[in-house]
Amino acid sequence: MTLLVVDGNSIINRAFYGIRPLTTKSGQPTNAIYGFLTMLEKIKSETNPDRVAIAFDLRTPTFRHKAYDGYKANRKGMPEELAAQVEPLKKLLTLLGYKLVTCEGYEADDILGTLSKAAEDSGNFCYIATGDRDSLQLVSNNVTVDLATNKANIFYTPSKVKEDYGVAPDRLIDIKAIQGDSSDCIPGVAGIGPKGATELISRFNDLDYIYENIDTIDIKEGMRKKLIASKDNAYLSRMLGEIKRDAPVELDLDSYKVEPQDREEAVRFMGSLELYKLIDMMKLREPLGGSDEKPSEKEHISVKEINDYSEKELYFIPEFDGDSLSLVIAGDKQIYILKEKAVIDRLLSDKSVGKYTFDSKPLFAYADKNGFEISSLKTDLLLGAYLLQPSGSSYSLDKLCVTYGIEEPIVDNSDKELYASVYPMKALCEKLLDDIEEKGMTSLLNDVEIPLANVLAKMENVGFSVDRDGIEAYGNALSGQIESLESEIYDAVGYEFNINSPKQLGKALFEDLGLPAKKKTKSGYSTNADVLEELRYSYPVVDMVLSYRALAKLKSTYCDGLLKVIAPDGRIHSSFNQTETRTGRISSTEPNLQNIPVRTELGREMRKFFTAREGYVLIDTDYSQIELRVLAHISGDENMINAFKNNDDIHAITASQVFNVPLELVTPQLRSRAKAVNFGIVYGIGAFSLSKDIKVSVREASNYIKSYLAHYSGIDKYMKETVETAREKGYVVTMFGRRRYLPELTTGNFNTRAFGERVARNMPIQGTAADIIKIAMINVDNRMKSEGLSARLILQVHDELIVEAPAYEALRASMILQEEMEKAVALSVPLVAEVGIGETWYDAKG
DNA sequence: GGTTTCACG
DNA sequence: ACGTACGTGAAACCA
Repeated sequence: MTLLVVDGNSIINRAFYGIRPLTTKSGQPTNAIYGFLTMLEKIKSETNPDRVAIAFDLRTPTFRHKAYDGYKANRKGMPEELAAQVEPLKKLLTLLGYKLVTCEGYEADDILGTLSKAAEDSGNFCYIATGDRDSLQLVSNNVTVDLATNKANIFYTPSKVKEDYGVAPDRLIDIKAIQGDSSDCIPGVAGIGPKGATELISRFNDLDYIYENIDTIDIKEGMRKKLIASKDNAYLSRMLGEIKRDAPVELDLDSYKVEPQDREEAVRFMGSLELYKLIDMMKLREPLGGSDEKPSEKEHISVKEINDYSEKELYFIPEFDGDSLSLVIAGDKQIYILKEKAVIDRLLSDKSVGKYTFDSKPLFAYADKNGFEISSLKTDLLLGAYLLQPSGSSYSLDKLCVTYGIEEPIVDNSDKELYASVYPMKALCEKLLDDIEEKGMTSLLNDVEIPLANVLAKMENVGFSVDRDGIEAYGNALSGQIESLESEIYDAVGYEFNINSPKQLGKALFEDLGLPAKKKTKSGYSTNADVLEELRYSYPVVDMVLSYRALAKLKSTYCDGLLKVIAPDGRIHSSFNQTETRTGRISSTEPNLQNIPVRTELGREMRKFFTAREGYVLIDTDYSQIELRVLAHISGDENMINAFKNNDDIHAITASQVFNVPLELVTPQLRSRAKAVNFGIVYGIGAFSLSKDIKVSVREASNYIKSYLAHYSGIDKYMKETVETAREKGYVVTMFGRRRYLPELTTGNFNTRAFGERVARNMPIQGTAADIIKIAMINVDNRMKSEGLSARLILQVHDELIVEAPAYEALRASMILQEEMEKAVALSVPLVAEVGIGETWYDAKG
């Protein structure tokens, strides 16, 4: 028989500090729970125990409570975020059938000692899972400690202990008696550390022998004096360090059998903690194996292929195999598979058939490629799930079923797990749409996100034409310059190294060349542009490195990167992700076309290779100051509203007000500082960062902010109210009701909370701007179609839209684009869009 | 897989 | 006393 004893307190600590913070949307921290269970699963798979005991200290001190036990008085308590996870974890472990062991007057350590002894005494085998090296003293031929470290788990057997510590396991307490342990308040012998202690014990074996022969043993006089002086402490330390093995806990190992799990309740509870990944990992949703389990009460359904479908409501997901599409349909007591293309196309375009799906964009793309439109798409659960939880990492029907407590059936004749979660789609739609309605996001879903999915699908299909030869030639030119910079840098440093390695570069610059290092990162010197910029004029080599970096970035990310993704049609088809950002923006991947260089002339050249096809032009329209205009509107600040109404230069006006100079005396420098303040305000600003950005003292920056908020008192008021409301409700909203939850605001960590507050100030602004351009995109797309133009939207870059149009449509298309962008919504300030037309992106912009 | 850096709005 | 502006994605290095 094999017993596994888990040191609950130690493992939950490891889990807490080893896993990045996670919380539910309501702010309950869960990282330690998640980490604990994944570690437990791993340990179980490595040790294969048939009895499991999980030991906990009886009390869990937090920072707020006074430490509870004399000799551990200065041991730090648990942070609140961890303490809040202990009870939920215990409950979950109980639901999973584990026996928890605590004992008045004894610590978890002592329970490990006691149970391992019980196993040993009855001739059984015991594993101890802990992160605490103190337990190594318990190791014997029948007791192995599975030590969880930051890297791997180490199994300590007697020979492994000997190898690492040079003594047998039961001698470790004697070493500790001399060495002490400040974190446990064990004094040890003053002046002797780990090295001395280990040497003494490996030579003389134990503390008693040393003190019995203290006058005669062959050691240095200094050491003899120290030992004599601390004799009492040494014995006290041995007593404190020795783990007790006589705690009054249940010693009958049979009582540590793992009980049957209450899976349903465990899944529900884990669902409420939003630990969906764990539910899958622990296979809690799969049918139970073994004959002694009670038969599942889940519904059984089967999968059937059909050739036609006549209902008027279609709950389904699309399955793509290359270009061919089949539908997986939730039917009555059945899952249907429909593969007939003609039938599918007819159903999708039939206005009288209401369609409910999960992830509509590929469906819209399919319809676009096949020359028809999807009609009556009633909902998209993916987009709904995103609106309800924009901070989620991924979305699936499976998770939605857990969220809404919907039972998935057992699917008999299929190997696809997915089908089980398609089956309850109708119930899911009802619950999710109610939820959306209750939260005021129905219009956002139906009138913005779903129609936008169609627009994005078409943009992906059209793609952006590029000049492959141009990119290649540009890349070759860069290569030449990169090579010569490389050798100049090697000459300056004195040897060859990998300039792309921050580690090697840091060593070269700050150690071997002795340049003054400014910042540090976790792993060494920071070599980022901020740091190097300050050194570039004093040290030519730094200037070369900066140039090298700029060129290397252009070559690898943009030249090589883009060449890899040019499709056979000579165009680049980026993917636009609609459920990625926490603010409501869309993102672009494979490749990212939203970060093509523009700020430096060299980088901007890249845009000359983004072209319109033969006979076409590009129309590039971008919103002027959309975020500040949104801020003016939602804050209602009269001063800023008037500035925009007068069509003033907002940064100059701001400069004049903040720096208290007449408008005509605002210098370019003052204007640029005011611009930075305007940006900073939108981001949630801090004096320190502003001062760094515009290179003034922190005091000065702080004065600018004060003056700004005094002149734009409406903004000041709005910012304060937004944070306050966010704290009360737990989320912030955009003008159109899009939400972002902010569990950060309720945490005890200062930095985390400060971050939450900045986000609370920023998200309604960034998010409203995102909503606005989404509306504009839908309207532009509709207008192009209704007016019979061939012009097509091909790209969105947050405040900028790009249309490819036949040259003869250029004027009309650009009018439509500008008009739809400017009138997408009516604010208390005008929205202004600026238009450019050209044959390349470079020419069309500005 | 995490870290660092840097491209964009 | 603390660390320092919001939102993204890709490439390269390194353990």
